[in-house]
Amino acid sequence: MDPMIPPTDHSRAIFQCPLCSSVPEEQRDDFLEDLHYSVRRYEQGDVVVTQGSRYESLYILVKGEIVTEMADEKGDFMKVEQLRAPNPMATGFLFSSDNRSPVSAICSESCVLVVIPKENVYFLMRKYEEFMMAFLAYISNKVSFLSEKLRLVSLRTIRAKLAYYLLKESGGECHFQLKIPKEEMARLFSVSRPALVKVMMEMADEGLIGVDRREITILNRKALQSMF
Amino acid sequence: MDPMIPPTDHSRAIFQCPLCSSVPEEQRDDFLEDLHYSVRRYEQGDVVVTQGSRYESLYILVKGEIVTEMADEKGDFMKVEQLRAPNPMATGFLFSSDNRSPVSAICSESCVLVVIPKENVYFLMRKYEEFMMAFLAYISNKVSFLSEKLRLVSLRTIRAKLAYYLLKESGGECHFQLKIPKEEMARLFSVSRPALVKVMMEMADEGLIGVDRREITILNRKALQSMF
DNA sequence: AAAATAGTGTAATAATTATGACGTTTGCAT
DNA sequence: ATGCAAACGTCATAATTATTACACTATTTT
Repeated sequence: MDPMIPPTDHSRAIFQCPLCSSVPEEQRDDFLEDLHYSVRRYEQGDVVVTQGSRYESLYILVKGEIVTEMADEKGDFMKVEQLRAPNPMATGFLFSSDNRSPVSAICSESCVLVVIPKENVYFLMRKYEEFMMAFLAYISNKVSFLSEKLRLVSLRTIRAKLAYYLLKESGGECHFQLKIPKEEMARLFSVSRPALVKVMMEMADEGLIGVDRREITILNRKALQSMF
Repeated sequence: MDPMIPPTDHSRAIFQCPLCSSVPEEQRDDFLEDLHYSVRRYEQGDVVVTQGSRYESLYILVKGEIVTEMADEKGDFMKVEQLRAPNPMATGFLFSSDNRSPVSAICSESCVLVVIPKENVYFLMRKYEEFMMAFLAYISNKVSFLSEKLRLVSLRTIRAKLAYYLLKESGGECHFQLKIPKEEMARLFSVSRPALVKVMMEMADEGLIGVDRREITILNRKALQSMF
């Protein structure tokens, strides 16, 4: 449908993604010469990666949006994650020992992906230090993020989760705004919204926090800290 | 106390750790020459890394055992992880944007650590491809592990967690052994042991599974699959 | 201005889970 | 064989949370 797009269009586009944006301007021409890649186009609903298949390449989403879903075998899907261009896909799994994808990736609109073979990624990392460092930082950040979230979800009671979350969101301030609605908070905690609100109001009654919709005031930091 | 230990003793020891074991025999001498490191000894109870401080080096535990703990500010500690030699420490955080340690690391016996500055790690990774690949695999595996665990913990009911876990552990077989005691399973799920056992026995009563201590038989795979 | 909508707080009831205790079995060390 | 410790299965009770409603506000749409 678009037979004559010059390749540079999309190869240049990869420098907008967090992984490659680190490559200095003056090295980018060399980088592109060393880069082995193919460009793939998908339409809405197309499946980019199937659950259980192996990743042998780095996928960089340069245009469009992709959602990753986990199928339970009775035909229902659970949405896992949403990904907008420009961003790399599933970097966490490319290099893991069992590099089968635990999710399916499906385009929610028309997408363009740049696909780079694993071997070429190794090569690029060794030659371009900034690329390697960005890659490491990217994966490491994912580890941090997951660890954080895991700690939150692992806390046993809603009280503990809430105390932990509020202290974290407060950033040391005693007054701040919640960034997400209660509904979403409840999902983040893996609990029901009414239960979450109830606990929140209990804590307000006890004088630990002040609550007015999204406005939160930390009234007793120590007590919150002793809660998890 | 041990003033004359030849340096090779501990630098050689690092090749036992999963990160460095990948370096081929014939490159190890070169590798050691390129390696900049210091050796640190700690006694039981010594704090190797303090919560909140920054990681600027790779720590490889070559002897002893370390536990990582999270302090809540009322003085209680929560054990996060246990680490035995030979193993690298907290590789996930070394390269992350905010590389402050979320935990404290404390020796539970006398320990020896090899400490390698971040810059030197970058250098080694670029020069020794196998080292880089091992490092990437190591972090990636951590991502996989955390993702898995997060999915497990995020399931709302014990039934769902148990169904998910059993199907995963079964590896497709209909008869298998649990690798860990129920106590540990309960901790993994973030639930109490009696509650876990109760649900397990309910599922047995319903004819979904067979349970005899650690011996598990999957009797109705479909029903389990429809549970999460 | 009226109506839809998203976000919020509340309550009663049912279901799930934690707690703390108890007796039993198993494997291991003596 | 004996004793011990770990792991197991069970139970009653208390606490926590889910579910399913309903009412209220602010914002946006019509």
